[in-house]
Amino acid sequence: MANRSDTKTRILDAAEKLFAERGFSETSLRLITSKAEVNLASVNYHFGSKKELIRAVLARYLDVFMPAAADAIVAVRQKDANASLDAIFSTLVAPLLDLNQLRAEGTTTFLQLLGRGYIESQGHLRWFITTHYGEYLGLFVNAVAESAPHIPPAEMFWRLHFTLGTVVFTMASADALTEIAEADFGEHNDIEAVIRKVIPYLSAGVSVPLTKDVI
Amino acid sequence: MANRSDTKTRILDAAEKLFAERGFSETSLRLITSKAEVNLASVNYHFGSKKELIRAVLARYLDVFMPAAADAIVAVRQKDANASLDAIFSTLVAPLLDLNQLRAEGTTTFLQLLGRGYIESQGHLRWFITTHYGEYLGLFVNAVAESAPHIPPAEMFWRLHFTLGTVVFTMASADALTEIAEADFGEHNDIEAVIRKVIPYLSAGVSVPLTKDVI
DNA sequence: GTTTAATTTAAACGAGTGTTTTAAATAGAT
DNA sequence: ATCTATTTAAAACACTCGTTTAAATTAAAC
Repeated sequence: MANRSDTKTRILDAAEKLFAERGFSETSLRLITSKAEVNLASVNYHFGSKKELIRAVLARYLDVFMPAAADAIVAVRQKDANASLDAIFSTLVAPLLDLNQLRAEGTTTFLQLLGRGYIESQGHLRWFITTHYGEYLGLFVNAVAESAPHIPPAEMFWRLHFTLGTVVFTMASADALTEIAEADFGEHNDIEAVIRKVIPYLSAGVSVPLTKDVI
Repeated sequence: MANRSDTKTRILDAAEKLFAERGFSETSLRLITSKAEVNLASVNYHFGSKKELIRAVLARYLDVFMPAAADAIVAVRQKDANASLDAIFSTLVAPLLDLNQLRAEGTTTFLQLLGRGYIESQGHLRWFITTHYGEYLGLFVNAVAESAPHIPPAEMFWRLHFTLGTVVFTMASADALTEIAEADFGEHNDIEAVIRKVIPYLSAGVSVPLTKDVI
C-alpha cells in the first residue's frame, strides 16, 4: 500500500472506536490495524506501544475537553458566585456535546473511553489523567465543593467518587442501556438525553444533608 | 500431592479472591491453581471452563445473598407498607454484612465480584444473573419503585442503573478509596462504613423530583 | 538524479492463554 | 484384595497477543 502520511490518524480513529466499544484489553492491535487498513507494525512505529496508543487516544479528547470545561466553569462562577450544584454540572454539557463537532459520535466515544480508562488498566490511566490534567480536575472539585459547603471535605471525597462511578459506569454501558430503554419503554435517548437525566441524580446525591434531619 | 476431596473448594476460594482483586480476564487459571496448590487441569475437570468457574464463584455468593435479601425486603414491607427508600436500601445492609460470616472478607469480595461481573465479561454474566436471579431482582426493583411512586418507570430504569453504577464502581475500587481517605482525611472506613455512606447518596438521587420544582 | 531519511511491509519471535490428552494415582464398592 | 469409577498429574496442543526484525518502498534533501 502506498505511503500515507495520515497513518497515525487512521490508527487513532480506528482505535478510539474499538476501545470505546469493547474496552482496551479486549481490543487487539491486529483488529485495530485491520480496521484502519494499516500494517500491524505501524502502531509500534508511531506510538511505541499499545499502552502509549491508549494514552494518545485519550489525550486527543482530553486536550480539547479539559480547557473548554475549565473555561466554562470559570465563566459560570464569575457570573454567579453562588452557582448551584446543578448549574456546575450542567456547565459541562456544552463542552461535552461540542466533541461531536470534533468527530462523529465524539461525545459518546469520549465518555465511554473515560469510563473504560477508569475501570480497566489498573491505575496507569488514572495516573496519566491526574498528572496531566490534575489542575483542571482540582478546579472542578473546588467548584463542586463550594457549591455544597454543608458537606465536609472527607464526605465530599466519597460522594465525588460515587459520582465518578455513576458517570463512568453509565457511559461505559450507555449504548446497551439506551437499547434496552427503547425496547422496554419505547423512548429513544441520545447521549445528551442521558447526560441531562444523570445531572439531577448526581447533584441530589452529592448535596444530600449528612444527618437524617427530615425537613 | 495426595488426593483431596476439597479441590473444588480450594479452587473457588483462590479464584474468588483473585477475581475480586484483579478482575476476571486479568486472572489466569495458572495463577488460580498455583495459589490453590492444585493442578491446572482440575479447573476444567471440575468446572468445565473458565467461564463456568466464574459463574460458580458468583453463584456461591448469590445463592446465599439473594434469598436473604429478598426475605429482608419482604419483612420490612410487611411491617411498614410505606417504607422509605432509605429503609429499603438499608434493608440490604444486614444480608451483605452476613456474608462476612460465610467467608472472611465475604462482603467486600462479593461486592467487588458483582462490580467486576457487570463491568467485564461482555454481558454473559449479566445474562447469568438476570436469568438465574431475576425473580429476586424484580422484587427489589418493585420495592424501590413503590417507595418512590412519583418516578415514572422509564425514569426509574435509568436511575436504578445509575445506582448500580455507583455501587459497582465504588465497591470495585473500595480498597483503594479507603486507603486514600485514610491518608488524606485520617478517617478509617471499613466496608460497612462505606455502605452506610452510599445509601443516603443513592436514595437522594433515585427519589429526586423530575422537574425542577424547587420547594 | 543521487543520496539520505522516513515510512511501510511481511515475517517471525517469545511469552502467555484456555483447553485437551493420556497416564498415573486414589477412593469406594464388592 | 480386586475391580471400577473418580480424581489428580504432567505434558502438549492450538491459538492469540504485543513486539521486534530486516528488507522494501516511498518521500525529502541536496
